[in-house]
Amino acid sequence: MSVTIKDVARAAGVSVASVSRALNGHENVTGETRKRIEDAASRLRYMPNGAARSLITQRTQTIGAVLPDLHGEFFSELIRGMDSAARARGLHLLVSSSHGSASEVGDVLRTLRGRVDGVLIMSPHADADMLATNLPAALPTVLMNTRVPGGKYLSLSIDNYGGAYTMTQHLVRHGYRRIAFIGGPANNFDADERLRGYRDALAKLLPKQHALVLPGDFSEESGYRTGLALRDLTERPDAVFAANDMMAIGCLFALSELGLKVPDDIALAGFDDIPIARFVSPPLTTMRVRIADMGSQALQRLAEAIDGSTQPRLAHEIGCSLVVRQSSGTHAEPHTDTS
Amino acid sequence: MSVTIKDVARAAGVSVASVSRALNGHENVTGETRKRIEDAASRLRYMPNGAARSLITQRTQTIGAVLPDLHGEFFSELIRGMDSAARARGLHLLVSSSHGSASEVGDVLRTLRGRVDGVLIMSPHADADMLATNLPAALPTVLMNTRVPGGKYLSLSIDNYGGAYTMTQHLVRHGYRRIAFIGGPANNFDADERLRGYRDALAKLLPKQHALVLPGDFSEESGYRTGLALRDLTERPDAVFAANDMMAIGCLFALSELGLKVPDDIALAGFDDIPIARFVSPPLTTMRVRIADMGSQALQRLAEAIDGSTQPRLAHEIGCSLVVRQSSGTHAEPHTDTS
DNA sequence: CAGCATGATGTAAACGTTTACATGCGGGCA
DNA sequence: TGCCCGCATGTAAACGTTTACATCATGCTG
Repeated sequence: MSVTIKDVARAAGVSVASVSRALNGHENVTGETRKRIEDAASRLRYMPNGAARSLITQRTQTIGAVLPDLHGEFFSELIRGMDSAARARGLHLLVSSSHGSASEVGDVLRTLRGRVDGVLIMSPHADADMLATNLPAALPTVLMNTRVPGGKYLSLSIDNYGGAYTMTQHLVRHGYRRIAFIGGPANNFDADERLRGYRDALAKLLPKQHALVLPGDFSEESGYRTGLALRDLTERPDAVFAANDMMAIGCLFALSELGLKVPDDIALAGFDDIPIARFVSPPLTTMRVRIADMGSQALQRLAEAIDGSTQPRLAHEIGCSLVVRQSSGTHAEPHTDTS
Repeated sequence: MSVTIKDVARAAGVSVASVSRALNGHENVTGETRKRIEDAASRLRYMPNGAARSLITQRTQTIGAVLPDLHGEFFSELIRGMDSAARARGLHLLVSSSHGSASEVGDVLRTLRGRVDGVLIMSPHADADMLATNLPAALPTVLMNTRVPGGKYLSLSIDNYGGAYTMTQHLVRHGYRRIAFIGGPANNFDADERLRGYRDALAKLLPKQHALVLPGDFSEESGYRTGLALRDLTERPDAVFAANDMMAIGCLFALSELGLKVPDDIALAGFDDIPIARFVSPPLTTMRVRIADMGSQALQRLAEAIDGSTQPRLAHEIGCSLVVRQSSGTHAEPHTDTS
């Protein structure tokens, strides 16, 4: 077994209590003793056992992150944001991803009991019931991009609504009138909010035009199919706003197969600003979402909730910024931040 | 405080020992008692406290993953692979990323003491000294894409050498003769191995040609600069093999600015098969690396080392597959796997 | 019917910390 | 000089488990 606090105490010729006090920076220990203890500790390469400490302090210094089946940049950025905020506070990050159903999330939540001081949850499948039954009563929780009615939990979301509103407004301002929207999967929080932003902007800015919502599921494939289907519409839209970049890119390929020029024949916009967006041709106009910010802010709010230091606002949103590229045919203008 | 084993014992009218035995599936408990205990446990929503259990069993059921500052798909896939393998074995994953120096890695390694049963380390900065001083003596460890001489640690790498060899071979077979290589950052394991593969293949297959290694650091920007610099070469290469896709893409943009057609004037190949690779024009020929595989295999080997079940081979490599697209001007052929 | 083996259950120690409380020492004040 | 106060240090309990060992009942054997 490795070196424990007792070994250090013996080496320094003091009691374990003094070692604990000295190493945790308590005041009531003389400089001389403290030094002897610190010397002994570093000589023996002593590191306190986390489990033992957690057991008595009821703190694990660990945050659990329960995430859905995420890919690419989104996932990376999210973890990067959470990790940097965690490290800044001396917290560890326990990651559990790829959850496809509410019951899987529930399982994980239960196994987290006693291992974490709080959890960050992102899940399209989360619902109030599942959380109530599987979340240890007093465990601080922050929901990310996850809608659970009842206002019981702290939450943090991308400003999907504002972003979609801004994008629609941008297209309207540049003269587009028949703006179609390619939606996301059913019951998806992001997708629903983006659709709502599109609808509201349209209703407000072009009350005469009715919304044109085309089917999609966030996949490139679905964007492609929908793009091809544009051929058969009697009145073709002059702009297409896809609920995410992958669909916009799929749509772009479809349009080029149909011989339609973007943006001359039809403008195109996406949402997310994935790295590929600037590499397609023409480069894609889109909304940039600061995912790492969401991760780090979520962690920060969770940490505050754990400390009980401040009573943070229940819900908060992370702004997006409009990134204008050539696919929308609108001349360059500075990025616009929402929220 | 939440419900403990004592509460369950009281509710079921038995001792804590019986509860522990029943819930851990030991044999010596009658069906009747077991049932009573299980009922009480689920009625009270009892979940054992991980810290307490770890303290006594000396097992945390947790794996630490110490990673460098990673981005995009690579990072996502790696974690995905580790996470799925971990979950399959009932293990948790403690992630700590974005380490920029050996001392940072050392710090993290020390704070992991008593929190994990083993660690997965990927770090360009890792060296034998740092590991020796910061790694608790008997902590099972698997190194990923990290070269530490001495053969003390289990390790797992992408077959960078084989992949680069294969790619070079592919270009040679299709008639290219002056094949330049854009290198990666200094002291980078992946970059060095890829360079070595390129050199060896060239020496073997085209002994008359000498290698032409151009500077790069894995960034798109550096690929772009190097691409522009091709203009000034007296004898222009007929193919460029970049040590990663981002540089290949940067180079592609530079070439198009120079008015050079890919692949007609000059062929281009990359390494990694990042998602963008198929979206640039022309789509990029590259080596696909199965990163998720590396993550899950690393975790699996670590788990075996922890169990002591098998004595796994010290080093192992994950193969790559050649993905031929239009940028190399070579007609389509089936994917070729290395290793 | 007595004694013993077997197997279920209980008791208590142990894991490595932190911390409330006890102890004892030195110095300041009367 | 004697007392008390404050402060450094030590002692031991507590955290929630697992598990070696003790105990006890039961049924079988001789």
